[in-house]
Amino acid sequence: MNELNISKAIIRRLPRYYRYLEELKSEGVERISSGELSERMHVTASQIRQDLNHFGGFGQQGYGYRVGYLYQEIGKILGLDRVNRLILIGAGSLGSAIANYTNYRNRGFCIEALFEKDPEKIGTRIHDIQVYNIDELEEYLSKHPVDIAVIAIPKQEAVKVAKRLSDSGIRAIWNFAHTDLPVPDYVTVENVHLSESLMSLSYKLKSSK
Amino acid sequence: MNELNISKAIIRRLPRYYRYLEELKSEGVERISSGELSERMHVTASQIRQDLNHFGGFGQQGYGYRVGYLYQEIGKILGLDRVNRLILIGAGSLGSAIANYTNYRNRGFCIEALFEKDPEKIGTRIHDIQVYNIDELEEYLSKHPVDIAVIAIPKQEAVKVAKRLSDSGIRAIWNFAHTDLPVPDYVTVENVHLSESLMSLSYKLKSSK
DNA sequence: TAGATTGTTAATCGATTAACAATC
DNA sequence: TAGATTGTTAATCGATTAACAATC
Repeated sequence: MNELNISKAIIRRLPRYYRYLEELKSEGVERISSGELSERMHVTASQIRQDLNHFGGFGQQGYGYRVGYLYQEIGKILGLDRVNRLILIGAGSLGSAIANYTNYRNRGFCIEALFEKDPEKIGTRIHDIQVYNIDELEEYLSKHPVDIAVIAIPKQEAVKVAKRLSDSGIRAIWNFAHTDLPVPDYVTVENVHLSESLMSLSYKLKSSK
Repeated sequence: MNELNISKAIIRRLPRYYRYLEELKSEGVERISSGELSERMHVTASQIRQDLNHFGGFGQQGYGYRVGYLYQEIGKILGLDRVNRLILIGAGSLGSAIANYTNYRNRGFCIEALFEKDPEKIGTRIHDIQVYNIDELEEYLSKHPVDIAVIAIPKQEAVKVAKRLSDSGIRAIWNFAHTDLPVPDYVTVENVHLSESLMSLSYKLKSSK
Protein backbone atom coordinates (compact mmCIF):
# COMPACT_ATOMS: atom_id res chain seq x y z
CA MET A 1 0.00 0.00 0.00
CA ASN A 2 2.98 2.27 -0.39
CA GLU A 3 1.58 5.15 -2.40
CA LEU A 4 4.70 7.24 -2.07
CA ASN A 5 6.53 6.68 -5.32
CA ILE A 6 3.78 6.11 -7.84
CA SER A 7 4.79 7.33 -11.28
CA LYS A 8 2.86 10.00 -13.12
CA ALA A 9 2.10 7.54 -15.89
CA ILE A 10 0.23 5.27 -13.50
CA ILE A 11 -1.74 8.13 -11.96
CA ARG A 12 -2.87 9.15 -15.45
CA ARG A 13 -4.15 5.64 -16.07
CA LEU A 14 -6.02 5.18 -12.80
CA PRO A 15 -9.06 7.28 -13.78
CA ARG A 16 -9.30 5.31 -17.01
CA TYR A 17 -9.40 2.02 -15.11
CA TYR A 18 -12.04 3.59 -12.92
CA ARG A 19 -14.14 4.52 -15.94
CA TYR A 20 -13.97 1.03 -17.43
CA LEU A 21 -14.80 -0.58 -14.10
CA GLU A 22 -17.82 1.68 -13.71
CA GLU A 23 -18.96 0.58 -17.14
CA LEU A 24 -18.46 -3.10 -16.29
CA LYS A 25 -20.33 -2.63 -13.06
CA SER A 26 -23.26 -1.05 -14.86
CA GLU A 27 -23.26 -3.98 -17.26
CA GLY A 28 -23.59 -6.30 -14.29
CA VAL A 29 -20.15 -7.92 -14.75
CA GLU A 30 -18.92 -9.22 -11.40
CA ARG A 31 -15.46 -10.50 -12.12
CA ILE A 32 -12.86 -9.73 -14.75
CA SER A 33 -9.36 -11.00 -15.48
CA SER A 34 -6.49 -8.75 -16.47
CA GLY A 35 -6.63 -10.50 -19.87
CA GLU A 36 -10.25 -9.58 -20.51
CA LEU A 37 -9.81 -6.03 -19.26
CA SER A 38 -6.72 -5.78 -21.43
CA GLU A 39 -8.77 -6.55 -24.55
CA ARG A 40 -11.39 -3.95 -23.68
CA MET A 41 -8.98 -1.18 -22.80
CA HIS A 42 -6.35 -1.89 -25.43
CA VAL A 43 -3.50 -2.03 -22.95
CA THR A 44 -1.43 -5.06 -21.99
CA ALA A 45 -2.61 -7.39 -19.24
CA SER A 46 0.85 -7.13 -17.80
CA GLN A 47 0.52 -3.39 -17.40
CA ILE A 48 -2.83 -3.72 -15.67
CA ARG A 49 -1.48 -6.21 -13.13
CA GLN A 50 1.68 -4.18 -12.64
CA ASP A 51 -0.28 -0.94 -12.14
CA LEU A 52 -2.80 -2.36 -9.70
CA ASN A 53 -0.13 -4.08 -7.68
CA HIS A 54 1.44 -0.78 -6.77
CA PHE A 55 -1.54 -0.24 -4.51
CA GLY A 56 -2.03 -3.73 -3.14
CA GLY A 57 -3.15 -7.20 -4.14
CA PHE A 58 -6.67 -6.54 -5.33
CA GLY A 59 -6.96 -9.73 -7.36
CA GLN A 60 -7.10 -13.41 -6.66
CA GLN A 61 -5.01 -16.04 -8.45
CA GLY A 62 -7.03 -18.27 -10.73
CA TYR A 63 -10.06 -15.98 -10.44
CA GLY A 64 -9.26 -12.42 -11.46
CA TYR A 65 -10.57 -9.20 -9.96
CA ARG A 66 -13.94 -8.51 -8.42
CA VAL A 67 -15.29 -5.55 -10.37
CA GLY A 68 -17.23 -3.87 -7.57
CA TYR A 69 -14.42 -4.18 -5.06
CA LEU A 70 -11.75 -2.95 -7.47
CA TYR A 71 -13.93 -0.02 -8.53
CA GLN A 72 -14.39 0.98 -4.92
CA GLU A 73 -10.72 0.65 -4.07
CA ILE A 74 -9.56 2.72 -7.05
CA GLY A 75 -12.15 5.29 -6.06
CA LYS A 76 -10.56 5.45 -2.61
CA ILE A 77 -7.08 5.76 -4.08
CA LEU A 78 -8.26 8.67 -6.23
CA GLY A 79 -9.84 10.32 -3.22
CA LEU A 80 -13.39 10.03 -4.53
CA ASP A 81 -14.73 8.50 -1.35
CA ARG A 82 -15.07 11.94 0.18
CA VAL A 83 -16.43 15.24 -1.09
CA ASN A 84 -13.92 17.57 -2.72
CA ARG A 85 -15.09 21.15 -2.28
CA LEU A 86 -14.36 23.31 -5.29
CA ILE A 87 -14.52 26.99 -6.04
CA LEU A 88 -14.46 28.32 -9.56
CA ILE A 89 -12.73 31.53 -10.62
CA GLY A 90 -14.32 32.96 -13.75
CA ALA A 91 -17.97 32.83 -14.78
CA GLY A 92 -17.44 33.22 -18.51
CA SER A 93 -18.63 30.61 -20.95
CA LEU A 94 -15.88 28.18 -20.02
CA GLY A 95 -16.33 28.67 -16.28
CA SER A 96 -20.03 28.24 -16.66
CA ALA A 97 -19.58 25.06 -18.70
CA ILE A 98 -17.26 23.63 -16.06
CA ALA A 99 -19.74 24.49 -13.34
CA ASN A 100 -22.48 22.70 -15.20
CA TYR A 101 -20.37 19.73 -16.11
CA THR A 102 -18.51 19.07 -12.89
CA ASN A 103 -21.62 19.23 -10.75
CA TYR A 104 -23.59 16.84 -12.87
CA ARG A 105 -21.02 14.29 -13.78
CA ASN A 106 -18.76 13.83 -10.88
CA ARG A 107 -19.93 12.64 -7.56
CA GLY A 108 -17.19 13.39 -5.10
CA PHE A 109 -16.82 16.93 -6.41
CA CYS A 110 -19.00 19.84 -5.42
CA ILE A 111 -18.68 23.41 -6.65
CA GLU A 112 -19.52 25.68 -3.77
CA ALA A 113 -18.89 29.16 -5.12
CA LEU A 114 -18.11 31.11 -8.27
CA PHE A 115 -15.95 34.25 -8.36
CA GLU A 116 -16.20 36.96 -11.00
CA LYS A 117 -15.20 40.54 -11.59
CA ASP A 118 -18.07 41.38 -13.95
CA PRO A 119 -20.61 43.39 -11.85
CA GLU A 120 -23.44 42.10 -14.04
CA LYS A 121 -22.85 38.57 -12.83
CA ILE A 122 -21.94 39.18 -9.20
CA GLY A 123 -24.83 38.32 -6.90
CA THR A 124 -26.57 36.08 -9.43
CA ARG A 125 -26.59 32.28 -9.47
CA ILE A 126 -25.17 30.22 -12.34
CA HIS A 127 -26.24 26.59 -12.50
CA ASP A 128 -27.45 27.18 -8.98
CA ILE A 129 -24.04 28.33 -7.73
CA GLN A 130 -23.70 31.68 -6.03
CA VAL A 131 -21.50 34.22 -7.87
CA TYR A 132 -19.27 36.29 -5.58
CA ASN A 133 -17.16 39.35 -6.23
CA ILE A 134 -13.58 38.27 -6.89
CA ASP A 135 -12.52 40.90 -4.34
CA GLU A 136 -14.12 38.78 -1.65
CA LEU A 137 -11.98 35.75 -2.45
CA GLU A 138 -9.72 35.95 0.60
CA GLU A 139 -12.61 36.64 2.92
CA TYR A 140 -14.53 33.66 1.58
CA LEU A 141 -11.52 31.38 1.89
CA SER A 142 -10.92 32.42 5.47
CA LYS A 143 -14.44 31.28 6.34
CA HIS A 144 -15.01 28.22 4.14
CA PRO A 145 -12.87 25.12 3.70
CA VAL A 146 -11.99 24.62 0.03
CA ASP A 147 -10.04 21.71 -1.46
CA ILE A 148 -9.63 22.69 -5.09
CA ALA A 149 -9.75 26.00 -6.95
CA VAL A 150 -10.58 26.02 -10.64
CA ILE A 151 -9.11 28.82 -12.74
CA ALA A 152 -11.05 29.75 -15.87
CA ILE A 153 -9.92 33.32 -16.58
CA PRO A 154 -7.38 34.84 -19.00
CA LYS A 155 -3.73 34.17 -18.30
CA GLN A 156 -2.66 37.57 -16.98
CA GLU A 157 -5.28 37.51 -14.25
CA ALA A 158 -4.79 33.78 -13.74
CA VAL A 159 -1.21 34.24 -12.52
CA LYS A 160 -2.31 36.87 -9.99
CA VAL A 161 -5.25 34.86 -8.76
CA ALA A 162 -3.07 31.76 -8.41
CA LYS A 163 -0.82 33.74 -6.08
CA ARG A 164 -3.80 34.91 -4.03
CA LEU A 165 -5.08 31.35 -3.84
CA SER A 166 -1.79 29.88 -2.66
CA ASP A 167 -1.36 32.71 -0.17
CA SER A 168 -4.76 31.79 1.22
CA GLY A 169 -3.72 28.17 1.69
CA ILE A 170 -5.24 26.50 -1.38
CA ARG A 171 -3.36 23.26 -2.12
CA ALA A 172 -4.76 22.25 -5.50
CA ILE A 173 -5.50 24.21 -8.66
CA TRP A 174 -7.26 22.98 -11.78
CA ASN A 175 -5.94 25.42 -14.37
CA PHE A 176 -7.68 26.20 -17.66
CA ALA A 177 -5.67 29.37 -18.40
CA HIS A 178 -3.14 29.29 -21.25
CA THR A 179 -0.12 29.61 -19.04
CA ASP A 180 1.95 27.79 -16.47
CA LEU A 181 1.18 29.03 -13.00
CA PRO A 182 4.15 29.81 -10.75
CA VAL A 183 3.06 28.41 -7.40
CA PRO A 184 4.87 27.26 -4.25
CA ASP A 185 5.87 23.62 -3.84
CA TYR A 186 2.96 22.72 -1.64
CA VAL A 187 0.44 23.60 -4.35
CA THR A 188 -0.45 21.00 -6.98
CA VAL A 189 -1.53 22.27 -10.38
CA GLU A 190 -3.36 20.19 -12.96
CA ASN A 191 -3.38 21.95 -16.32
CA VAL A 192 -6.02 21.66 -19.01
CA HIS A 193 -4.38 23.45 -21.91
CA LEU A 194 -7.08 23.16 -24.54
CA SER A 195 -5.24 24.98 -27.27
CA GLU A 196 -2.23 22.71 -26.82
CA SER A 197 -4.47 19.70 -27.10
CA LEU A 198 -5.94 21.08 -30.33
CA MET A 199 -2.48 21.81 -31.72
CA SER A 200 -1.39 18.22 -31.03
CA LEU A 201 -4.41 17.05 -32.96
CA SER A 202 -3.55 19.37 -35.81
CA TYR A 203 -0.04 17.89 -35.87
CA LYS A 204 -1.31 14.32 -35.83
CA LEU A 205 -3.79 15.04 -38.61
CA LYS A 206 -1.14 16.70 -40.73
CA SER A 207 1.41 13.93 -40.24
CA SER A 208 -1.09 11.14 -40.93
CA LYS A 209 -1.85 12.41 -44.41
CA MET B 1 13.16 16.87 -41.55
CA ASN B 2 12.04 13.27 -41.12
CA GLU B 3 8.78 13.65 -39.24
CA LEU B 4 7.86 10.00 -39.50
CA ASN B 5 8.86 8.58 -36.15
CA ILE B 6 8.35 11.42 -33.73
CA SER B 7 7.40 10.17 -30.28
CA LYS B 8 4.16 11.15 -28.60
CA ALA B 9 6.11 12.78 -25.81
CA ILE B 10 7.72 15.23 -28.21
CA ILE B 11 4.43 16.08 -29.91
CA ARG B 12 2.96 16.90 -26.50
CA ARG B 13 5.81 19.31 -25.84
CA LEU B 14 5.77 21.13 -29.17
CA PRO B 15 2.73 23.31 -28.38
CA ARG B 16 4.36 24.28 -25.12
CA TYR B 17 7.51 25.43 -26.91
CA TYR B 18 5.23 27.31 -29.26
CA ARG B 19 3.53 29.07 -26.37
CA TYR B 20 6.81 30.14 -24.76
CA LEU B 21 8.19 31.35 -28.07
CA GLU B 22 5.06 33.42 -28.65
CA GLU B 23 5.58 34.97 -25.24
CA LEU B 24 9.25 35.71 -25.96
CA LYS B 25 8.31 37.22 -29.29
CA SER B 26 5.76 39.49 -27.66
CA GLU B 27 8.43 40.56 -25.17
CA GLY B 28 10.62 41.56 -28.09
CA VAL B 29 13.27 38.90 -27.43
CA GLU B 30 15.05 38.08 -30.68
CA ARG B 31 17.39 35.27 -29.78
CA ILE B 32 17.43 32.63 -27.07
CA SER B 33 19.75 29.78 -26.17
CA SER B 34 18.56 26.35 -25.12
CA GLY B 35 20.00 27.17 -21.68
CA GLU B 36 17.90 30.29 -21.21
CA LEU B 37 14.76 28.64 -22.55
CA SER B 38 15.47 25.72 -20.25
CA GLU B 39 15.36 28.00 -17.22
CA ARG B 40 12.08 29.57 -18.27
CA MET B 41 10.32 26.36 -19.11
CA HIS B 42 11.76 24.20 -16.36
CA VAL B 43 12.96 21.49 -18.71
CA THR B 44 16.56 20.52 -19.47
CA ALA B 45 18.46 22.33 -22.21
CA SER B 46 19.44 18.95 -23.53
CA GLN B 47 15.83 17.98 -24.04
CA ILE B 48 15.08 21.20 -25.90
CA ARG B 49 17.98 20.69 -28.31
CA GLN B 50 17.14 17.02 -28.72
CA ASP B 51 13.47 17.76 -29.39
CA LEU B 52 14.07 20.54 -31.89
CA ASN B 53 16.66 18.52 -33.74
CA HIS B 54 14.11 15.91 -34.68
CA PHE B 55 12.70 18.47 -37.08
CA GLY B 56 15.89 20.06 -38.36
CA GLY B 57 18.73 22.32 -37.32
CA PHE B 58 16.88 25.43 -36.29
CA GLY B 59 19.71 26.82 -34.19
CA GLN B 60 23.15 28.19 -34.78
CA GLN B 61 26.25 27.16 -32.83
CA GLY B 62 27.58 29.90 -30.59
CA TYR B 63 24.42 31.95 -31.06
CA GLY B 64 21.30 30.03 -30.12
CA TYR B 65 17.89 30.14 -31.76
CA ARG B 66 16.19 33.04 -33.48
CA VAL B 67 12.86 33.37 -31.67
CA GLY B 68 10.76 34.55 -34.60
CA TYR B 69 12.10 31.94 -36.96
CA LEU B 70 11.73 29.08 -34.49
CA TYR B 71 8.20 30.18 -33.62
CA GLN B 72 7.27 30.17 -37.26
CA GLU B 73 8.84 26.80 -37.95
CA ILE B 74 7.16 25.10 -34.99
CA GLY B 75 3.90 26.65 -36.17
CA LYS B 76 4.42 25.00 -39.53
CA ILE B 77 5.24 21.65 -37.93
CA LEU B 78 2.02 21.87 -35.94
CA GLY B 79 0.07 22.70 -39.05
CA LEU B 80 -0.91 26.19 -37.89
CA ASP B 81 0.24 27.85 -41.10
CA ARG B 82 -3.04 26.97 -42.75
CA VAL B 83 -6.66 27.20 -41.63
CA ASN B 84 -8.10 24.11 -39.97
CA ARG B 85 -11.83 23.99 -40.57
CA LEU B 86 -13.76 22.68 -37.58
CA ILE B 87 -17.31 21.62 -36.97
CA LEU B 88 -18.70 21.22 -33.50
CA ILE B 89 -21.18 18.56 -32.46
CA GLY B 90 -23.21 19.67 -29.46
CA ALA B 91 -24.34 23.18 -28.58
CA GLY B 92 -24.68 22.64 -24.85
CA SER B 93 -22.74 24.73 -22.37
CA LEU B 94 -19.48 22.92 -23.11
CA GLY B 95 -19.93 23.08 -26.88
CA SER B 96 -20.79 26.72 -26.65
CA ALA B 97 -17.72 27.42 -24.49
CA ILE B 98 -15.48 25.63 -26.98
CA ALA B 99 -17.02 27.60 -29.84
CA ASN B 100 -16.32 30.82 -28.04
CA TYR B 101 -12.87 29.85 -26.93
CA THR B 102 -11.47 28.23 -30.04
CA ASN B 103 -12.57 31.01 -32.34
CA TYR B 104 -11.08 33.75 -30.25
CA ARG B 105 -7.86 32.23 -29.12
CA ASN B 106 -6.53 30.14 -31.89
CA ARG B 107 -5.66 31.54 -35.21
CA GLY B 108 -5.35 28.65 -37.60
CA PHE B 109 -8.62 27.16 -36.38
CA CYS B 110 -12.03 28.21 -37.56
CA ILE B 111 -15.34 26.77 -36.43
CA GLU B 112 -17.65 26.71 -39.42
CA ALA B 113 -20.76 24.99 -38.15
CA LEU B 114 -22.48 23.69 -35.03
CA PHE B 115 -24.73 20.62 -34.95
CA GLU B 116 -27.47 20.01 -32.39
CA LYS B 117 -30.55 17.90 -31.88
CA ASP B 118 -32.40 20.40 -29.68
CA PRO B 119 -35.03 22.05 -31.94
CA GLU B 120 -34.86 25.22 -29.84
CA LYS B 121 -31.28 25.80 -30.91
CA ILE B 122 -31.40 24.63 -34.53
CA GLY B 123 -31.44 27.57 -36.90
CA THR B 124 -30.03 30.04 -34.39
CA ARG B 125 -26.47 31.33 -34.22
CA ILE B 126 -24.19 30.76 -31.23
CA HIS B 127 -21.10 32.98 -31.00
CA ASP B 128 -21.91 33.83 -34.57
CA ILE B 129 -21.80 30.19 -35.73
CA GLN B 130 -24.80 28.71 -37.52
CA VAL B 131 -26.52 25.84 -35.69
CA TYR B 132 -27.63 22.99 -37.94
CA ASN B 133 -29.84 19.99 -37.29
CA ILE B 134 -27.65 16.99 -36.44
CA ASP B 135 -29.68 15.03 -39.02
CA GLU B 136 -28.09 17.19 -41.71
CA LEU B 137 -24.57 16.19 -40.72
CA GLU B 138 -23.86 13.89 -43.68
CA GLU B 139 -25.38 16.32 -46.14
CA TYR B 140 -23.26 19.17 -44.78
CA LEU B 141 -20.10 17.09 -44.90
CA SER B 142 -20.72 16.07 -48.49
CA LYS B 143 -20.79 19.75 -49.47
CA HIS B 144 -18.19 21.37 -47.20
CA PRO B 145 -14.58 20.40 -46.56
CA VAL B 146 -13.97 19.86 -42.85
CA ASP B 147 -10.64 19.04 -41.19
CA ILE B 148 -11.58 18.43 -37.57
CA ALA B 149 -14.82 17.49 -35.83
CA VAL B 150 -15.28 18.37 -32.17
CA ILE B 151 -17.52 16.12 -30.09
CA ALA B 152 -19.18 17.72 -27.08
CA ILE B 153 -22.20 15.49 -26.44
CA PRO B 154 -22.90 12.67 -23.96
CA LYS B 155 -21.01 9.43 -24.47
CA GLN B 156 -23.79 7.24 -25.85
CA GLU B 157 -24.49 9.64 -28.69
CA ALA B 158 -20.80 10.41 -29.07
CA VAL B 159 -19.99 6.86 -30.14
CA LYS B 160 -22.72 6.93 -32.79
CA VAL B 161 -21.75 10.34 -34.10
CA ALA B 162 -18.08 9.32 -34.25
CA LYS B 163 -19.11 6.47 -36.53
CA ARG B 164 -21.10 8.81 -38.75
CA LEU B 165 -18.17 11.21 -38.89
CA SER B 166 -15.63 8.56 -39.88
CA ASP B 167 -18.07 7.13 -42.43
CA SER B 168 -18.27 10.59 -43.94
CA GLY B 169 -14.50 10.82 -44.25
CA ILE B 170 -13.56 12.91 -41.22
CA ARG B 171 -9.93 12.24 -40.29
CA ALA B 172 -9.56 14.01 -36.95
CA ILE B 173 -11.80 14.14 -33.88
CA TRP B 174 -11.36 16.30 -30.79
CA ASN B 175 -13.33 14.33 -28.24
CA PHE B 176 -14.78 15.79 -25.04
CA ALA B 177 -17.13 12.87 -24.31
CA HIS B 178 -16.32 10.57 -21.35
CA THR B 179 -15.54 7.59 -23.45
CA ASP B 180 -13.02 6.15 -25.86
CA LEU B 181 -14.31 6.36 -29.40
CA PRO B 182 -13.94 3.24 -31.52
CA VAL B 183 -12.84 4.63 -34.88
CA PRO B 184 -11.02 3.22 -37.90
CA ASP B 185 -7.24 3.48 -38.18
CA TYR B 186 -7.26 6.45 -40.48
CA VAL B 187 -9.05 8.62 -37.90
CA THR B 188 -7.01 10.41 -35.23
CA VAL B 189 -8.71 11.10 -31.92
CA GLU B 190 -7.48 13.59 -29.35
CA ASN B 191 -9.28 13.13 -26.06
CA VAL B 192 -10.01 15.79 -23.46
CA HIS B 193 -11.28 13.74 -20.57
CA LEU B 194 -12.02 16.46 -18.05
CA SER B 195 -13.25 14.20 -15.29
CA GLU B 196 -10.09 12.12 -15.54
CA SER B 197 -8.00 15.24 -15.27
CA LEU B 198 -9.94 16.26 -12.16
CA MET B 199 -9.53 12.80 -10.64
CA SER B 200 -5.76 12.95 -11.16
CA LEU B 201 -5.74 16.25 -9.34
CA SER B 202 -7.76 14.74 -6.51
CA TYR B 203 -5.20 11.94 -6.27
CA LYS B 204 -2.26 14.32 -6.25
CA LEU B 205 -3.90 16.50 -3.60
CA LYS B 206 -4.66 13.51 -1.42
CA SER B 207 -1.18 12.03 -1.73
CA SER B 208 0.58 15.34 -1.06
CA LYS B 209 -1.02 15.71 2.36
C1' DT C 1 40.94 33.60 -32.90
C1' DA C 2 38.38 32.56 -28.54
C1' DG C 3 33.98 31.88 -26.57
C1' DA C 4 29.60 30.24 -26.85
C1' DT C 5 26.28 27.15 -28.01
C1' DT C 6 24.40 23.86 -31.04
C1' DG C 7 23.94 19.10 -32.98
C1' DT C 8 24.61 14.50 -31.90
C1' DT C 9 26.34 10.38 -29.75
C1' DA C 10 26.72 7.72 -25.57
C1' DA C 11 25.12 6.77 -20.79
C1' DT C 12 21.47 6.64 -17.67
C1' DC C 13 17.15 6.28 -16.15
C1' DG C 14 12.38 4.88 -16.07
C1' DA C 15 8.52 2.61 -17.94
C1' DT C 16 6.59 -1.29 -20.40
C1' DT C 17 6.38 -6.01 -21.57
C1' DA C 18 7.46 -10.87 -21.05
C1' DA C 19 7.91 -14.79 -18.31
C1' DC C 20 6.93 -17.74 -14.74
C1' DA C 21 6.54 -19.25 -9.98
C1' DA C 22 3.04 -18.75 -6.44
C1' DT C 23 -1.53 -19.77 -5.27
C1' DC C 24 -6.46 -19.63 -5.41
C1' DT D 1 -6.11 -32.13 -8.11
C1' DA D 2 -5.82 -29.40 -12.55
C1' DG D 3 -6.61 -25.06 -14.61
C1' DA D 4 -6.54 -20.36 -14.41
C1' DT D 5 -4.79 -16.19 -13.32
C1' DT D 6 -2.44 -13.21 -10.24
C1' DG D 7 1.81 -11.12 -8.18
C1' DT D 8 6.40 -10.26 -9.10
C1' DT D 9 10.95 -10.58 -11.07
C1' DA D 10 13.75 -10.14 -15.13
C1' DA D 11 14.32 -8.45 -19.96
C1' DT D 12 13.34 -5.08 -23.22
C1' DC D 13 12.31 -0.94 -24.89
C1' DG D 14 12.04 4.02 -25.14
C1' DA D 15 12.82 8.48 -23.36
C1' DT D 16 15.77 11.65 -20.87
C1' DT D 17 20.10 13.47 -19.58
C1' DA D 18 25.04 14.07 -19.91
C1' DA D 19 28.99 14.87 -22.51
C1' DC D 20 31.60 16.68 -26.04
C1' DA D 21 33.09 17.39 -30.76
C1' DA D 22 31.59 20.44 -34.48
C1' DT D 23 31.06 25.01 -35.81
C1' DC D 24 29.28 29.62 -35.88
